[in-house]
Amino acid sequence: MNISDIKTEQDLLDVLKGYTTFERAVYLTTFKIPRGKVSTYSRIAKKIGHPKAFRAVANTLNKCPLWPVVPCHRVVASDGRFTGNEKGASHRRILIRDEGVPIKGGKVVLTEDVLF
DNA sequence: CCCGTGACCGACT
DNA sequence: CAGTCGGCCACGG
Repeated sequence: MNISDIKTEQDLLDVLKGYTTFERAVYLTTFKIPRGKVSTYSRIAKKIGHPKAFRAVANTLNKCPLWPVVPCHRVVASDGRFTGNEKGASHRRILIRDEGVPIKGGKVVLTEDVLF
């Protein structure tokens, strides 16, 4: 199955076979983030039942082998910053802005209505 | 099994 | 407000 054919969560799970349960949980949760919204490494960690594994979540999203099926660009730091190297960060910032998420001072304005 | 590696986080100075 | 610092943890070598 091609990555571009992934439509449902089940499709994603099939493609994710062979991955770690932790990685599957991270990608599956990220997959659910709707356009126009964002989440943070910390929030994802809580959602998958590993509230203190936010750092490991970042490592996993950094790989992001299934982009753009899995919208890894919608996950930012807890203060709204786009982390990582300048190139990737600025790229994600463009995408997020195009999706209609408010950005101020180069950071996402993290309000309840924009957080997933 | 130990160790280095981060797209981290929150507290503290 | 800008740095620093200690704690955190899955993963691969």
